[in-house]
Amino acid sequence: MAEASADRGRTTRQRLLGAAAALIAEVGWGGVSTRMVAERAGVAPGVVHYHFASLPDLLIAASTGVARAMLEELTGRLAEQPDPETGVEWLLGELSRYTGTDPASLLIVEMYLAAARLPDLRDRLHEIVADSRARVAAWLRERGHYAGRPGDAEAAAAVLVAAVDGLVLHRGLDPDLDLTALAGPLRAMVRTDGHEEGGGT
Amino acid sequence: MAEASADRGRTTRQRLLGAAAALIAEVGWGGVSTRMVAERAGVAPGVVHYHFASLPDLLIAASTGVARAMLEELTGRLAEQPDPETGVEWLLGELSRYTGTDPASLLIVEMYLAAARLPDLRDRLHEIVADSRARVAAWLRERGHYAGRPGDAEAAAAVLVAAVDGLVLHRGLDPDLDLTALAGPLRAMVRTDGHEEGGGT
DNA sequence: GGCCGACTTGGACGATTGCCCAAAACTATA
DNA sequence: TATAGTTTTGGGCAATCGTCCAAGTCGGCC
Repeated sequence: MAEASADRGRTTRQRLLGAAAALIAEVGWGGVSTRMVAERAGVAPGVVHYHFASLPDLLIAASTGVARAMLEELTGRLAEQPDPETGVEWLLGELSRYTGTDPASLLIVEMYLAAARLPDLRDRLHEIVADSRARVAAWLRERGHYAGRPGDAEAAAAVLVAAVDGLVLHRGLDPDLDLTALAGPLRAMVRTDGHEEGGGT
Repeated sequence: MAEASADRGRTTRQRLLGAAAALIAEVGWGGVSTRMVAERAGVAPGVVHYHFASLPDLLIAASTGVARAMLEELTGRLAEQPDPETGVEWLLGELSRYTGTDPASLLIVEMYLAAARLPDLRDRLHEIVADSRARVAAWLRERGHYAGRPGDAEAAAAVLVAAVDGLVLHRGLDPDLDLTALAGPLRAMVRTDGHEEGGGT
């Protein structure tokens, strides 16, 4: 069989995915053209539509791949933290590496935006976000003391993940925003003593 | 003078701004074309470049106008809340009106995204966000009991505003996300008793 | 009535777009 | 070497884009 041909095709596909992810961050989701991707990947313009049905198809595959890897690494290392309060502190430090204008941040933001208009992408991104929310909630339940009110762990995880995305967003507007200075309120949020009764729904 | 002509021009300009804001939400920042705006506003295609130097110029003016009005109304009514904890609860209720896929939400998200690539827009949006952050912080200082640690009020405001944006973002992915269920953690964050010492920097 | 400035019209320009396809190139098998 | 299967090439297509501009309309002022 043409095994070597298939191999060659697979690496080309990977190069296209990599080039697409980089370009989404550089020029924006709507600014990426098939010719750009092909040139960046070092292949002929037509090759894009051989490996992918359409340009949105390529962009969705490229962005979700990167996003899933990023979020899994972040939540994985967060789950290693001994308790919620130091975990939050660690998270802010980790987040400080993203200026809001670096490729990784931009790719994520672009994806959120495009998801509003591409049902396919929306579903995939929703799955990724729900995944990390569940991981964070599980970690909070395990390392915190939410035994009595598991719903609070879910809620705290939802707010935490949303705050992370929001902070990355705001960091893009204001690179001088000092994330580590925000530890106080976040620690207060995940602290397990001093919860009032009957708070939730 | 041609006073009536100037009046006619002003209303045309307003119609263009309104049409542009609506279209940004409908088809996305990058999806808006001058011809679309002109048609929606009921004028000839060329009129856009008579009233605005370029298409980005028009989009920036349209989006910042709407965003400033929205945020000023929201923070203004938040500042009327008697204390932080009920204020947070009220805020979540208010936020529930935004599904994440409604025009207002989409416009905001589109703006954040475009801001990453348009320095002009980025500066204006930064100003708007910094404004609302300052308003929230002032309200927290006034109605909460942050007298001893004013930095915590700023930090809580920053996290709160970021969480709001993040939640709107996440709501676009998951319309079933129940915002009112998240009151617990947010109340814990803005509560003024039980702060540990030396938390911050 | 004639003049003048502000505003509006609708088409033209060159550039770029996503997608397509016939032909060429390459590799493993017969 | 011939064949079959896969991948790559590079140009072509119709459509859309932002921007511009010469001509036209409109209202108040002399």
